[in-house]
Amino acid sequence: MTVNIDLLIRKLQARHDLSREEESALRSIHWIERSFERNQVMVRGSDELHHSMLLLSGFVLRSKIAADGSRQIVETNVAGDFVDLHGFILKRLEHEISAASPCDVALAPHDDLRRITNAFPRLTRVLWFQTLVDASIHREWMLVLGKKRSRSRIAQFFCEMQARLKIVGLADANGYDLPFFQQELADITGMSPVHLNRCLKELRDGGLVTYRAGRVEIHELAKLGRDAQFDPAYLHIGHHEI
Amino acid sequence: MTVNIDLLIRKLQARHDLSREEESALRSIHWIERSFERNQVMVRGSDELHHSMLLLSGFVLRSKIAADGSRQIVETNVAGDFVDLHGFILKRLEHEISAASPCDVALAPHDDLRRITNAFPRLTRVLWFQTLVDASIHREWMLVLGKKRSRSRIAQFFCEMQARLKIVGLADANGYDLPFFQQELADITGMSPVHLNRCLKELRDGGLVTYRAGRVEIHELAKLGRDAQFDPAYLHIGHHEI
DNA sequence: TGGATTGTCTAACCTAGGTTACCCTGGCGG
DNA sequence: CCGCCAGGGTAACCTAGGTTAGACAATCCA
Repeated sequence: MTVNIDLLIRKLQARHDLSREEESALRSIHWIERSFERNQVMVRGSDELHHSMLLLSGFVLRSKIAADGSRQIVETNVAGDFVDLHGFILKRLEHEISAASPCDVALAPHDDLRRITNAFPRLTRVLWFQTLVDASIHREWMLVLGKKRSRSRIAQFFCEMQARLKIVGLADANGYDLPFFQQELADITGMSPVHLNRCLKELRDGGLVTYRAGRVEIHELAKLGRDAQFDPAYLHIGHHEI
Repeated sequence: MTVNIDLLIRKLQARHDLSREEESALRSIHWIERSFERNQVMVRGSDELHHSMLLLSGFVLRSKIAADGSRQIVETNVAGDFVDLHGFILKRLEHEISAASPCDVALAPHDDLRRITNAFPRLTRVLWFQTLVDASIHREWMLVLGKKRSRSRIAQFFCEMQARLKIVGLADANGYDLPFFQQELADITGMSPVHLNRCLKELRDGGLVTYRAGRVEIHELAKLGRDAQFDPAYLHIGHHEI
């Protein structure tokens, strides 16, 4: 039985109009399916990589650890994300990837990726684009972490997740499932769990959003966006000639 | 007279062993030379791009502006950097590029880049690699901005610049020229100019590093690195099979 | 049924770093 | 030669958010 990578194809198609050949090139990859449990480390930073991981379902966290042991989560990935595609080129990450929920992934051997990037330059650029959207998200979060207030930071995270999950049909304007502990939200937004909790309360009392039992209930998406000063341009959603 | 892109070739060679064909492909680009004065905006975030910019000399800053007008500098580029190579793929940045000193650049038309990425898949991966190092630097700075203390943040910046400038022969263990205002250092490290000044004083009084008149004098590189908890792995310096 | 464990929530206290306000210095133009 | 102005430096004060400590609620065994 073959691995179902329709989610990836759909996501790429939404932006770039893949040709029939490009699509079948992606399908020709010898995808290997694997599952992980919550909290399992999927890739250690020091590992040399021979596969890249397409996330089929679940949530993964990519995090860096400072010398004093504190953790900064540098990106959260959702179903449809090609989590460590950059590992195909870099070979070694300098961060760790772990499962924030039970996850199904499809592994693409780098040999296959090398084969198709040798044969399909335009498809190569499509894949390259994916990694650059990640970089764009990183830049936005440098702004968020460097300049925004704590409450705006979580508001921003909730907005970003809403936008990204909507693309793959896992969110609507009212909310979405997000199985994160408050400790994890704190490590995403660069603050202490105590203060994160304070901010969640403020957002809840303000009638913007409620986070409870692994679910984000959005009461006022527009207000939430204003609170975060959220501008989704950095996600580069929508059609893009390549 | 042709534009001198030896700096780029040397920098890429150091990591990836370009073939003769790949090197001449890069030289076949119709490079356009341009100069900018200090503070000139080189690329606005909203511009549609048709060229990417190789920095031949000088320093450039890439920055994002928050809704309240505050600025976060998301990367500083030095001579030899292919500043907005990601613009070749993304077509539109979501940040601004400006000259932090008088700058000479060489512009690569995207048509040429498309031509050589169509013909040289391995060279494509080499260019892709460059953009992924940027992403890796972004991730490190998410950790720095999210988790590190103010003094470590500047210490980290001085360490990173030392490492990056050394590659292109613009720094040694004792220091380097860096023509930034304190306001700019503050916007890089996500702090107020006043507090930045306090931290510079601490580093100076501690005998680690002195910043004065556009010059970084490093007194104790090892101590500085320890203060920053600096680990240059994220710069991916050194040879890399691709 | 009842302890143990894990996560959420809150209060009290404290500090890193922001803000405001001001002085000092050096370079530059008139 | 003098006044102006931009940038560097400091002091005094204030606040966002960190830290510590502990209560509470739900779940999971034994």
